[in-house]
Amino acid sequence: MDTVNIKMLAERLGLSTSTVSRAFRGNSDISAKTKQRILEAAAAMGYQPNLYASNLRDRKSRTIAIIVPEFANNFFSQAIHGIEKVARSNGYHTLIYVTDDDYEREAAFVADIGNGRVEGVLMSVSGEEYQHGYLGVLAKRNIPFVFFDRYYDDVQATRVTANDYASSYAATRHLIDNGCTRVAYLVVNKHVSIGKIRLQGYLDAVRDAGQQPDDALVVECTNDRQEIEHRLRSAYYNLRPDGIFASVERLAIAAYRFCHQEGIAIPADLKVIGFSSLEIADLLNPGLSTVTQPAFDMGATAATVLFDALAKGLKSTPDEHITLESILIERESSVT
Amino acid sequence: MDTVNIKMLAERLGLSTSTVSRAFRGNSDISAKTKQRILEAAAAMGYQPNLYASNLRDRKSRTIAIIVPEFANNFFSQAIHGIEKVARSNGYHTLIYVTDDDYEREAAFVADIGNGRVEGVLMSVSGEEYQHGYLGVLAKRNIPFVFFDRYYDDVQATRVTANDYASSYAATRHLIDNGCTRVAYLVVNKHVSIGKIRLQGYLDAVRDAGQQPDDALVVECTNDRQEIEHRLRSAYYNLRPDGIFASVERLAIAAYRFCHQEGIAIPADLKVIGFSSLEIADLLNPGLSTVTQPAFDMGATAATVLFDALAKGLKSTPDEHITLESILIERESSVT
DNA sequence: TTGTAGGCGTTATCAG
DNA sequence: CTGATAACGCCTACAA
Repeated sequence: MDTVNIKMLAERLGLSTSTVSRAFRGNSDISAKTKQRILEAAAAMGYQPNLYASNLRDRKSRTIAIIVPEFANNFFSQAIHGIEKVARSNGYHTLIYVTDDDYEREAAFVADIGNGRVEGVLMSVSGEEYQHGYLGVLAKRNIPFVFFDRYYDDVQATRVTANDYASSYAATRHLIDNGCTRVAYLVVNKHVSIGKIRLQGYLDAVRDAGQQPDDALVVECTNDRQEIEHRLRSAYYNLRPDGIFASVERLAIAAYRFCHQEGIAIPADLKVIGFSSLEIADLLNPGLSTVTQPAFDMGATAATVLFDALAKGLKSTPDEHITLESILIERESSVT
Repeated sequence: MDTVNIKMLAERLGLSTSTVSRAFRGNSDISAKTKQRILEAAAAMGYQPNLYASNLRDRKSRTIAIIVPEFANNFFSQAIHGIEKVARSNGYHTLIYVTDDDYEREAAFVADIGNGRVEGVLMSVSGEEYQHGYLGVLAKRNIPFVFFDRYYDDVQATRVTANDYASSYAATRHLIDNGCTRVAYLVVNKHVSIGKIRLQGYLDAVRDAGQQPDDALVVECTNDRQEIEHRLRSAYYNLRPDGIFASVERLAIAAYRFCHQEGIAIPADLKVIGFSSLEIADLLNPGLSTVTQPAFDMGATAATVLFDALAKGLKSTPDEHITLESILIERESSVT
């Protein structure tokens, strides 16, 4: 026996498919008794309305997509959690796509999504240095989307980020206040939005403190662990920084690992602070000072904007920038 | 203008819908020239075959579901990564459901999935102490599923786990070899599969070392942070263990946090080892000794079993248990 | 190689 | 309150 459909159920009950269908919609009128009878029989036979048929009929999927660069990352898992919560409360399902920071995969996912699979998209982008024309399919299909944390400057949509400039300034300032005179800034790519803005905060803080910014102290890293270690080594021994400000968690971790290997004492020899959503930052050796973004809220906020647009039947989200506050948590790694 | 469908495209080209459809299927024959023309026009108009219509027609969704208890957890993110890799290579999409360790949400998700949304399910379960009848809808719908890491004893399906008994035995033995005579075992729920099997490994190792197992040293914790701390405090000061074996990562972290607060020195006062997939276990204070499961491989293996079943058109997965090897990594927290 | 036609399962509309 | 019908968009026999 194959899976039961509405027709079988209707026949079994001596009713029409329309009546059965009505038992499953909230609105249409139907006698309480019949409804009861139908639902019981449905439960007994294991009937559930076929999702794809319903979606086809209604031209909607009640599904959104989330596109993120990484997965095993506290910021994203918390943000996704926030998104999911809002999505569920709106009765929506969630499809997660992980690009592994690969711009081509991102483009492929977006293309794939264009088939009507989802009604909206939340994304944190991976390929700022490339062309973003592929996002056009979303516009063409009237699929609204929202950026969170990482966005494309040249694409219009709501962007939800933390107050990166201010917290970057504050973090740098914090190191300087604790005696640092040569703070290095670690960044994955200083030309992408997130690296750029945080860089600006760092530079301004250095300048405002009356120190001379040194280009060499802006250390560009990659996503490759080996390569990162190499850059760190070279930077540390050539430039002799006394403080490190990591623009993303991974680089703060890399700095820690490097110091552990080399026997560099934190904070005595080198003070460290970094953007991070790590819940166990306090258990590291030593406790890592962090700038912590409101990841969950960022996700939830971005989702809320998306569902607003969906509810209003908008084809895109407003071209505006929403900023939430990060907090700076001082721990042992950065204080004298 | 609304989204283009196959009919509009066909009209525009002066072709029939069947011909257009053929251009998008690999198999059916069609002249290379027409196909080319169709694909170009499709790209220009932004046409893509509607997913829901195709799925309805074909009665398949090329989508699987992953159900996990938690999300912000290294084991699961790595396992999910492994699953996604296999899924993508099979051309499948992935829907992730997070239960937050809530059995009712799990049941709700499963019910929800029964509408034909997915062709198969991979799950790590949350509600072992309850009834599992709700999984019947999957059987009824011929949706095969595979358990990974956490499973239900009373439900038949392939289970993919690590060799938990052996590594639990080894971890306990390791503490004893390092001088512990009173090893406490931390568990969330000692009656569920994962807690039970690991408990057995612990007990056997204690006995085989000629020590007297002490029921009180098996400390049952909950998922609540406050509550965990309370139990740890009571256990530590009343029982004076000299070693802790945490059956899950969260409890190892809780133990660390407790020791930090109380000024208990690890490993001098208390040695610690725990199941964990934490990538920065070496950066903790002190470096945490771990039993690390092959998370990625477990996910990938489970997914492979599922796709095998799908490919063969099976209605369920074989009732067998696949075991992968965990590794024990000694760091500072457990050695003299 | 291309076109015709019917149906996948559901639900909104209209009629009774 | 219930039933018949058509359409959502696509794909595959079958016919030409």
